[in-house]
Amino acid sequence: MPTRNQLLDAFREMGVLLELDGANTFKSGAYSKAVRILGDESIDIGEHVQKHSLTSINGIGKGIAEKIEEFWSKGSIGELEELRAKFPAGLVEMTAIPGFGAKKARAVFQELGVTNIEELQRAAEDGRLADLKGFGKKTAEKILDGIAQHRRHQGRHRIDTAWQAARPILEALRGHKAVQRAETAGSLRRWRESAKDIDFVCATENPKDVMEFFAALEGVEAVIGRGDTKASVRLANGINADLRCVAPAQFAYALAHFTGSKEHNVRLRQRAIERGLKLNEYGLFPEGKDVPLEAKDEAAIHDHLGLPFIAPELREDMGEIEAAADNALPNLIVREDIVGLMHMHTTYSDGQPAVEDYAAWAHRNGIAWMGIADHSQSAVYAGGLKPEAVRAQWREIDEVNKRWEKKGVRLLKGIESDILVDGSLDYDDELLGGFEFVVASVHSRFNLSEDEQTRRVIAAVEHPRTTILGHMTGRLILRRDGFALRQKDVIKACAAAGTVIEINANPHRLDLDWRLVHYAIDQGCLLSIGPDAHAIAGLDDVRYGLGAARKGWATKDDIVNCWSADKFIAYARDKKKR
DNA sequence: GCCGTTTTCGGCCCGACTGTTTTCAGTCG
Repeated sequence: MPTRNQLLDAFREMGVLLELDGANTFKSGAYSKAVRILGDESIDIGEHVQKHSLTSINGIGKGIAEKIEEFWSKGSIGELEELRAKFPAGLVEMTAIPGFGAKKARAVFQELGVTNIEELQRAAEDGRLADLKGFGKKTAEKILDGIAQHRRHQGRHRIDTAWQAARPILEALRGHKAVQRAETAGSLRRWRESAKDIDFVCATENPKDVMEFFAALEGVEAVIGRGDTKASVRLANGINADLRCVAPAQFAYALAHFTGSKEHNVRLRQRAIERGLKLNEYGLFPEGKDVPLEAKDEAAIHDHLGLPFIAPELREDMGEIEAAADNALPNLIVREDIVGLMHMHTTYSDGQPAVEDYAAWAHRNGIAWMGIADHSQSAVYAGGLKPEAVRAQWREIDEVNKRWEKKGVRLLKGIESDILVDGSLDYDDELLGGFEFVVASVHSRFNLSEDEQTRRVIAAVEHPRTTILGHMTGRLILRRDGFALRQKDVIKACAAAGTVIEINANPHRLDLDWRLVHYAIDQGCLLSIGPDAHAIAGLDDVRYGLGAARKGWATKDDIVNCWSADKFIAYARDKKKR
């Protein structure tokens, strides 16, 4: 049985190959669109195939439905095979080079016989490329640069990497005297798990000065392009950053435009058209007029379109516009709703902080309770706790609590128990019963079959002592895919057992994926935002987990971090009795 | 390829920038 990801890969390739083939852009675009639609894990492709109901999905028509069914039954697509025969595989990869699209790939293939990135590099170096019609010396240089960058980073950056690069630049821009307002936009502002580049939007009457200032900032390695209102630079850490300057009156429009997503913007523009308006990054224009409607902020733009404010995290065209139109947007969780954190490691296993360090941090940051969760005994590589170490840590937590309870801070006795290969937990029930909560996580045997892994994880979440399922898939962003697992089955099992699902806030993980957060909530699951901290600095990762929760439409009612310690402990305790 | 209470054909969001041209194609977001 083919997997969703295999189908999406095939469709991605179809989209590029159709472009190479010179097909109607709307045809190739239809495949890219299908990739996005079918990436939604709440769509059960197998079931739709069985019921021949794929065309009931908006955006999937007869043609693509047939391709899906073909792929599902045969594991391949005839038209894809034909296209592959026409164009070497290396051409598809080439289109991932920045500034190098399908048209150029087709040209170098047909005119120079170039079939992969290595040959492209040689052609650019020895001058053949620059002699090609429509190409030139600068194009060749840009392509070489693009190839190097593609190799270095494969084009994407984790959100934390991007944020760390963005923050000082944003502060510098805000400090410039000609800048009235400055914000980050793009996938960073939408709190995606990774970003292709960093987008900034500035309100200024003097774009020229700001552009020059931006291009000369510390950390800028090269200026890729600079016009009157837009500049692109490459930062020293290999991330590209774009700055767009607009007049103050246009700022909200520009911010909304560059925040995206592209798909969300398309939908908003369509909505504008339906209302006799034209929407672009400069404004919302009544038909035939060139003076835009006034909008001091994004909420005003949405209001002009008959919608309540749609938070940036939601702007993925995943139902937010429909919900907004029905006045049914969720009241998203905010940082201030969070009163407790759980899943952090201490010196007892592989963490750097001492137990008490967490109490002190909580006090400084207005957090009422912190759930310690070190590794369990099977995690030998991480210094997992033997039963006697567990009891020693309990005694220490009791002592620390005596010192801090008057200051309104409480530490909870928890554990991150390995899920063993048969789905059991890592201590006997008696010891497990002494914890105030248990996070159960897979740390080994990633290569089980999907069936075995799913059975294993479901057995763990059904264990009466399991409070939280930790980092569900074991994925590492931009580095390692999650292990094979039927996540929706696991989510349903969690809902049935009352097991909380962690949104692991570590930016390397962000697991549960935000795309499934919404699904889990619909299934009736509770969620936790777990920093999985191994150092005090790791507690700041909560911001990324919060972003994922908000992207998944979570409210404070869905997230146990918003509960009091007593409520959380009672929930974990009562679950044991079920 | 998708879609449809004006439509089963003919649209499909819109603009900036670059490099190559000398009016535009390609790429990107």
